[in-house]
Order: sequence, then structure tokens, then C-alpha cells
Amino acid sequence: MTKNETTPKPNHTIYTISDLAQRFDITTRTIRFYESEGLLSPERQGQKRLYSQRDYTTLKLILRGKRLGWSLAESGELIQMYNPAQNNQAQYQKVLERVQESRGRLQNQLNDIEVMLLELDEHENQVRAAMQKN
Amino acid sequence: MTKNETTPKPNHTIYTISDLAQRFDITTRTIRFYESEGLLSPERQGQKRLYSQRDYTTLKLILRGKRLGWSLAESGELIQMYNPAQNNQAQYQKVLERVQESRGRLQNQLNDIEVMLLELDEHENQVRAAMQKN
DNA sequence: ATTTACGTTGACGTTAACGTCAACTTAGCT
DNA sequence: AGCTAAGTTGACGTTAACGTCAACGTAAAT
Repeated sequence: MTKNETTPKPNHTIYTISDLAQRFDITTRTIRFYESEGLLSPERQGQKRLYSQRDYTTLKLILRGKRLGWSLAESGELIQMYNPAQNNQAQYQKVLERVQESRGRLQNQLNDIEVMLLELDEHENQVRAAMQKN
Repeated sequence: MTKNETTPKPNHTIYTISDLAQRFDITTRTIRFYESEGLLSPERQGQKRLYSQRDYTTLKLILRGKRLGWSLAESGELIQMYNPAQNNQAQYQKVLERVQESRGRLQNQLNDIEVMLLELDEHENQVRAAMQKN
């Protein structure tokens, strides 16, 4: 019997806002802004925000999205997908469709990247050839 | 002997601004804006702009960059790389370094995409499992 | 000659994604 | 009690990447 579960993460870990800011190298202002945009919804202890492991994961997703040029709204849709919504079959079906859409976008981007990489190879060859000529 | 050259493109083709706008589904305003940012420098016939095959390629590169979330400034550097600059070895060397940098960025993006795709797979499995349960 | 279509140059407006204060509150330390 | 560090909520500022509009030029078609 092979271990096939995901490695058990400390699911109870709690982060403060500046804690997250440091870990992800962003400002607290940014984190609050994401909340105001509906991408995060941390617990409160009094008026202070407390972030869970789920919030951590969500933030990671947002930032990965940003590195791929996704807007916050687009990442927001992704986050929605991952959140437990209604349990009925119709909703499940919609989620699966969204998953397919996201996959499609990513595939397109993957394609663009490979074209770019090929063009870089080609160009490098040309430059090296020109270097030899002299 | 195999044909290994790139397919001969009509290198003399000339485009008007609205022509390019249609082909790439952008506005003429956008194209002029890119020129004002130094990304394009079309010929002029009187005061009208005439775009060459090189301009066409440059635009394609810009838009591909945008789909990957690259800023115009970043795409501008790429364009510089592809343009015939000084012929001395030092310059060549710098170009090769820039090529490596671009490759690195693209590899990072590629990595992000694969993580996202894996997470989508995982989530799809979970959703399908939940659908079966009911 | 005058529409019509296409092009040009400013100038100003707009949106997303934050940055930058300023004016508080709150909890812990001395 | 008083200080300090970290957090909070507005409110306004900023930058990139265009959109929108006005006023004008020009070349081909009727």
C-alpha cells in the first residue's frame, strides 16, 4: 500500500497580515486591497485580521496568477472555483466547465511561451553565427 | 538535401494602419500609442504611416507578450534584442545575456502554468468524486 | 467641386492595482 | 502611566495602457 495522500500540512497555522506580507514580499496595503476586492476574507480577532492556511493558499494563487498576467478578477474566478459552493450536480457541472476554460487559457499561454522560446533559440543561433563571421 | 529554410514570406508587403488594426483586432489608437512608446517606427508616405513586414512581426511579438502579462517596456527590450544593433563582440555578448534572461522568465512562467494545470487536475478529480458520492 | 473614407495630431478621460499619507486603536513592555 | 510596535480605516495620489473626442489633412469616387 503506497502513501498517496497529500503531505499533511499544519492546517491550523495562523498568520498576521505583516507575516504574510513578509513571506510573499508584498505590502500589507496590497493584502487589504485584495480583501476589499473580495479575494480574501480573513477571520477577525477584534479588529485585527487573522489569516488561515486557506488564505495563504489563496494568496499564493493570486500571485501566481499575477506572474502570468491574470487580472485580479480572473484570479477571483479561479478562487471561486476552488471554494466549496453548492453541492448540487448543476453546480458541479459548472465548476467542471470553468476548469476547462482555465485549462484552455493556460494552454494558450503555454503555446505562446513555446513560440517565444523557439524564436529565442533561433535568434541565438543567428547571433552566434554572426560572432563567428568576424 | 532537405529544405531547411524558413518559408519565403512576401517581405515587401506593406500595411496601412487600419489594415494592421483589423488583422490583430486592436485599434489604430493602440498602434500609434505603441509607436509613441518607441516600439514601432513605421515609414511615412507624406504624413501617413506605412508598416513593413518587420513592423508586422514586431506587433505580433508585442501582443504575444501582452497575453503573457509582459509590460510594453519588457516587450520593448525583446524587440531591441531582435533589432540589428552594433556588430561588435561586446554587443553580441550582451544580446546573448539578454536572451538568457528572457528564457529564464519564460521558464518561470512555464513552471507557474504547470503548477496551475496540476492543481486544476487535482480539483477536477475532487469534484468528480463528490459528484459520484451523491 | 463636394462628399466619403481614411488618416493625423493633440488633449483630456478612464480603469486596474496598488502607494502614500493621516488620524486613530490596541496590546505588550517598562 | 507612558511608550512602542503593529494594526485599522478613510482619502487621495500615481502609473500603465489605452479610449474618446475634436479639429484638421488628403485622396479617391461620384
